[in-house]
Amino acid sequence: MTAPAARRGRPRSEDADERILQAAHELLLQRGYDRFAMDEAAVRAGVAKTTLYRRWPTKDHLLVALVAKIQDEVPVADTGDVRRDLVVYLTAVAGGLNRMRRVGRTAGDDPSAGVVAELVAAAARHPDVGEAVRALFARRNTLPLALLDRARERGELRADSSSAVLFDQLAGALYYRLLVTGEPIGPAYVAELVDQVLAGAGTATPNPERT
Amino acid sequence: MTAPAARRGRPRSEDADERILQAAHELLLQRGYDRFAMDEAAVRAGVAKTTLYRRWPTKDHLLVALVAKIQDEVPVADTGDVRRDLVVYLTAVAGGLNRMRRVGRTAGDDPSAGVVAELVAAAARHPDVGEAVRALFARRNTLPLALLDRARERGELRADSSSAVLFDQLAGALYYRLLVTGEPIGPAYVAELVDQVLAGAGTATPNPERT
DNA sequence: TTATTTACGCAACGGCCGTAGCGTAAATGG
DNA sequence: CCATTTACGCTACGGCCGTTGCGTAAATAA
Repeated sequence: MTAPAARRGRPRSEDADERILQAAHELLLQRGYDRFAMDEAAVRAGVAKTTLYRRWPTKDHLLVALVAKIQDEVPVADTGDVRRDLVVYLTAVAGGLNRMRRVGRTAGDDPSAGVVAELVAAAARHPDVGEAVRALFARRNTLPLALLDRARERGELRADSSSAVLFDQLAGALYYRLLVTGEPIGPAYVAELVDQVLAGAGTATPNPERT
Repeated sequence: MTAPAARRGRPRSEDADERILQAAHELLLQRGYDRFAMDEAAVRAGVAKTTLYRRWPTKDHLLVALVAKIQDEVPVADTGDVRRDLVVYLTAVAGGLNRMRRVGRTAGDDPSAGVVAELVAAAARHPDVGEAVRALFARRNTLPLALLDRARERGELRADSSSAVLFDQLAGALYYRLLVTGEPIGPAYVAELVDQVLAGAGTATPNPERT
């Protein structure tokens, strides 16, 4: 698949690739997204700035590629109890998101703060970065979506419910709080969210034949 | 409340205030958030750039203040039927959000694209901008939240359900699609979302006494 | 070996953000 | 009227992004 291809001229230095991404990783953790400086990343990697721009056309492209590479897998349990599995999964996600926030009530900022928000903005700025971000999340959401499908096959979810919409309700609520309202996302909230999503908010008898 | 106060030195020019915001408004619509240039806004307003920075410490502050001022009210119907009212409200919201997207499949960009994403990023960059953005959305969400509360009083929603969580599910799903996954938000989606939120996804009998 | 192709490092640049210094304008207080 | 205070316009600057041009290095093709 990965054809070595043996192209014509001088090959890209894989050594430089690694050193750049390594330096960028450290710099992102230390400075955060917005104070990340391409010049400094180049200096730390021991490379000319133009070498960075030969690989990624903008800072946004570099950082999205970096995040896509270093994103940690969110574990998905599958105990056969949807409610339990969802709480475990969403708690893990919330933990990761909370770590991304600006915690520093004191002077100390969390340098990884705002990464998600900046990724979202970068996605809106450049169409191809948007593609990359969507692919990043699609990959990330594959397992939890499969979890929902299995639960439906087991009969734990209404047959006429949509896993995609269901996931939007759950993940959407978390990201809405993270990005927009800034309200806290604790274990109690996660439990309440899952309960309410599964049970529904309406009092009308669930109609098995929705139009 | 608004004390004229008659302070000591030369007063701020209200004329400049208006001209700046007017020019900034036009420039934002023409260029979009990221290509909005403070220098150009100053020139268009017929004002020195330093005059802008005396009023707002950064471009983010200016643009958040501008959006807070020009945001259009989302109408909230109240027909006595929650499902219907929610569909109407969320359809209006979705319409506004869709207008914010990058529509240009051709070369033409929607210049108002990405405004929400940039606001979210700006909120993550500056704590005080974060406050302003949260206030903006709190104000915007007041009416729909009241709508949910009234529906609960009418008995259309489970007494033990939380309006805040419910609203997170609805608005969160929309913003998640807008900002993260980029999936389309059409009338069919809105209807499906509202149905699923009201009816719930689980097959277990709704437990009136959730812990 | 030599020509060609592509990558690298280096230096300079224009654009935009945000800041600083300074002379001038417009208000209030004595 | 005069001193004080604050706003304004102007200029210049440093920092960062992204680009350009050019000489040099490392690969392949003939």
